[in-house]
Amino acid sequence: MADKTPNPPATPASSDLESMMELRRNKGARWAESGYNPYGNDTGPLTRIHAINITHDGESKHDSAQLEALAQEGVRYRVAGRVMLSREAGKLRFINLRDGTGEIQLFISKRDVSEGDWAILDQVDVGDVLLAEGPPLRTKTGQLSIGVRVVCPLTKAVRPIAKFSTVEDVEVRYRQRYRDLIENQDTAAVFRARSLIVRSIREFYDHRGFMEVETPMLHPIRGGAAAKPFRTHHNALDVDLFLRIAPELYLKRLVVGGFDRVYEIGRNFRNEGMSVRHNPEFTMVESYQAYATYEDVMESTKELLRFVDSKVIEAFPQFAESRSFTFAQFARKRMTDLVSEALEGPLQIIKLRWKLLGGDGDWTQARSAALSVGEGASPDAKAYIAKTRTAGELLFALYEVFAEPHLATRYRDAAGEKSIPVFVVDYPFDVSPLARRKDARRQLEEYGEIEVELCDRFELFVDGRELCNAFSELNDPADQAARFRAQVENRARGDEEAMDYDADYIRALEFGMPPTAGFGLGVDRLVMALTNQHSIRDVVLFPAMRPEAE
RNA sequence: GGGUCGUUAGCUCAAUCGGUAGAGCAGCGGACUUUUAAUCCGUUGGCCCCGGGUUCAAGUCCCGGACGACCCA
Repeated sequence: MADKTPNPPATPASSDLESMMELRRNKGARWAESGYNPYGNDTGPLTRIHAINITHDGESKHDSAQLEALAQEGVRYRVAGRVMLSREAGKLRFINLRDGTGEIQLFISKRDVSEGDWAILDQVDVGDVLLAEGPPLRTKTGQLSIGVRVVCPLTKAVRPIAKFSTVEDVEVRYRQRYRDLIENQDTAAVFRARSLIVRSIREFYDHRGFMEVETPMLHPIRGGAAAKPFRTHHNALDVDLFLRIAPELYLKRLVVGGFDRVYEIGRNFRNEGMSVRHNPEFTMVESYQAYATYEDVMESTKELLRFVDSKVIEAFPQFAESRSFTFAQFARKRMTDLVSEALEGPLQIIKLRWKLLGGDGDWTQARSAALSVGEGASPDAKAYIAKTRTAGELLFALYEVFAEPHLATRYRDAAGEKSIPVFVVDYPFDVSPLARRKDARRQLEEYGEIEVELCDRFELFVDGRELCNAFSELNDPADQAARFRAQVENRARGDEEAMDYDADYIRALEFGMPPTAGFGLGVDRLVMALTNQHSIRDVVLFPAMRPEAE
């Protein structure tokens, strides 16, 4: 009886993690003893599994004559991948093998393989990586399989993976993404879609004559956005540097240099709070097009989003389901109108104040009027409004507090089922230090007499989330220099997000930057929207986490 | 930063009023030449996140801490 046992357990039976790992190490050692390297390489040329599945896709499941003919001709597939499932039926073994492209069944009969190859199967665990070779065949039920003639281990997986259940603990999924990707194919699909999204963005710009460039991530000064930076130090130069918060100012230098359609896809770093919408490092695409305005960019933004979305839906139709927004139509709203609508009548009072008091006036009364209507505003929101110092800042604060949170519920498609993206246009100049001032005559025509100076800028909100920011660029060096000085003053007053004075950028503008429209898009947020993920951590492969406790 | 919730076997989760910590799956041994999360027989496995306290007795109650999630800012 004891002699009959071909493979006594390598250790006493137990299934705590340490014992399971020890057992698996011993299985690997047994392979080594019989001449199979548990960490071998040298697979030789392989066929990707997806290609095999495609090749035999159209064949009848119940007539295997074609496959037998192929096998007769000597067609052999050699595949390598991870064991996802293994079933035994006497002298037969069925293994589901997965590579980076797909999954296929290995059909292994004791009759078809060498004694040595058959023996190693006793030490195969789910998670191991195998190499197998043989002709295609269909099983009795029509399942496409590889009729294995040669099989050999490639990599022993010492840690067990969950076979049928999947890791749900989000902390494990974020920290051990490798495991999440093995066990959760839904997770893998999100990141495959992300890759496709980035590729599609490139395709879009490449086909429109844009040139992809890479500008520095190590910046000597802060600029291009309102954000707190990370600091670092270059030893050889002995200079302190910032990780970039935006590539904007470098890209516009390139427009000055004659690269009049450029874009960059890359990481930016902001040393701020983390949330479902914020990761300290995130990916943006920024593009700059000379001889275009923000109106042109608004049109191309629609085209870009529809193009990328169509690519995603084509490859991953599952992401079209349960979408809460649509790209079928877009709304366009002026910021002043959004505030008017949100606050209704009383805004007229505020407008009057602006008109009467002038740019350097005392805004107390305007603010009071606004605060008295904003019953629902939180104390912090009220403090934010009360802190504003100019008409433009006040308008922007009112917009952020009273209008922006309701964009997704207020702007819907005809059936009222899905939210539609909203272009919020014409931001106050005060909160847009790099954007072009709206031409005075045009503002007068469009807005009448108001004290807020507007600029040619829009932001796009998709399902209530800020996705894009774009404007006609400020290219007047004297005006830009004044804006930088104002930023420096803001910093002196304690605004940690203010920019530094960028003298070299002013010098660049002094050489003349053609009229240019700039555009920025948060790639992570786009991926969230297109793949229906609610947290940025679900679209970033390795989201920032506190170091793991010992 | 504030509030709420969570952490139990490899995975997913139970555990009543404070009274010996359980199930399914996985794993391990055995049978089986067409399985599809195969089936059948047998079976192992626990730092109950960490530290302190209350108690005859703590997974459970109290205090502190770690990590995470969500909401708010």
